[in-house]
Amino acid sequence: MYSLAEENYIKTIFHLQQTKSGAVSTNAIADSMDTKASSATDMVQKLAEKKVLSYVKYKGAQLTEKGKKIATRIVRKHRLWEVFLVDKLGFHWDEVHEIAEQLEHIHSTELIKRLDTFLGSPAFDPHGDPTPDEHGNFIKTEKKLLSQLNKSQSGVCVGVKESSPEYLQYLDKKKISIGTKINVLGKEFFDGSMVIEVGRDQFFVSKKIADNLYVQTT
Amino acid sequence: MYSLAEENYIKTIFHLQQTKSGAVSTNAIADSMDTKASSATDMVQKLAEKKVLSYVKYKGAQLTEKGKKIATRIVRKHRLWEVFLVDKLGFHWDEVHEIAEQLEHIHSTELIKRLDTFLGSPAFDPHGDPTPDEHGNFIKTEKKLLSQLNKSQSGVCVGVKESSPEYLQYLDKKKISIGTKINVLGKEFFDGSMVIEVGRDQFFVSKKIADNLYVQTT
DNA sequence: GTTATTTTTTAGCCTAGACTAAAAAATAGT
DNA sequence: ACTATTTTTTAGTCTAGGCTAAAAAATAAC
Repeated sequence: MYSLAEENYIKTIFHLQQTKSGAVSTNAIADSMDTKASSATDMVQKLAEKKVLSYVKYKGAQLTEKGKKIATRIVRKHRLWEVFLVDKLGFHWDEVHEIAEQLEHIHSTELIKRLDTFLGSPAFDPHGDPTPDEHGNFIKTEKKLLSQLNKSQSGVCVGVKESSPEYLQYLDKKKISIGTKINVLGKEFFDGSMVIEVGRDQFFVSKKIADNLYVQTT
Repeated sequence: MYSLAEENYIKTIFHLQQTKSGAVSTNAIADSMDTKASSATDMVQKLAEKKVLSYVKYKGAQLTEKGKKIATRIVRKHRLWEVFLVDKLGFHWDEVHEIAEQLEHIHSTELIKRLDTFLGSPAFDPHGDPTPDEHGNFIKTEKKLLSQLNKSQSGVCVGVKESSPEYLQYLDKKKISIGTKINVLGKEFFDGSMVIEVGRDQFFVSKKIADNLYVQTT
């Protein structure tokens, strides 16, 4: 069993090595966890002894298979709880992260198995991130920003990048939510603005709006 | 905000002062928490400084109103989560305590408000213990053992005392669960056995069985 | 009412996990 | 290639929350 602190380090390292490939530095870990580099070094050395990650001094850390398994289990729990909070308790997608951050550390495999069934084994969390299955396998998704699509391409909304209340309200008004299909009818290269189709409606979106919406392409 | 350790002490003291009136000794706390008396003394002194309880050296601790409020909030969370685990996830009542022990420490008033609504504001947990409302008020219940009832009295099943799988299976077979009304048709004083009525069925129960079933009388 | 026993507290130590400041390695600038 | 700068680690300190062993108070036994 791993402590709360250990689990949080493992999870953070996992997320960091998703974005940048190669070993992650103790500084990067410390930054993203709001602690000091010296603390990160201590913990990384401890986790290396437990074979959760490999660590080369001054080079950085990399999760082992064992470490990745632990990490994906935590991520799975986090995302399932987020689905629960949104689908069952009616929270808004931008309110659930902090609570899920606590719930992800509840230990019980039986609980998470049943929760998954109860929620209908959701493939995505409310932010459009895929939920790992019980073996830690992710559905590989081609997640892009809406602004990266070109004319006559289409995608399914899977999440937002920056989620200010104003932005989410805008999306609500335009009836865009997780699962909504969006067709790009036109794109203006001068300012990156677009004309898109959502359901039966067609309307204009600025680059700023298109830059903050994630879509999944097929 | 209180730490995990602090919350557990507060909860334990609360439960101890439910059973025995007066101040609870550091030894009693230590016993029921599986720690040493010296640790309990330390924590009790710390909590006294925080005005969560009053403490007189060599006499014991007693929760203040502030402390009781904290305690009932934790108990409320514990019992609501137990209802969730049983009603929504299909756990058996004897499997949920340990998981609820973890879930009770999740911090979010909004979460617990929504969970309560989602569960239909249950008045009792799966063991028949009343759930405090958001102000910490308990429904006062006259909880007795079935064996304490006399002929022609009746009660509603609210929980079990010792919950072995065999016993729970027996209750399942006899269609007795939380909320089931039980009428005592006859009682044999020689061995404490009874004839009871459950729904349309009438049958015999031994004292051993009647000794392990809690009923609420009105 | 003094002594023996039990209960409770104090004093001192330990570990996890954070921190600061200083040292050491790696990288950049010329 | 040799400094200067940045990054990373080490060394030492701190706090929370445990522990053990010894001291002190309360209770029980005569």
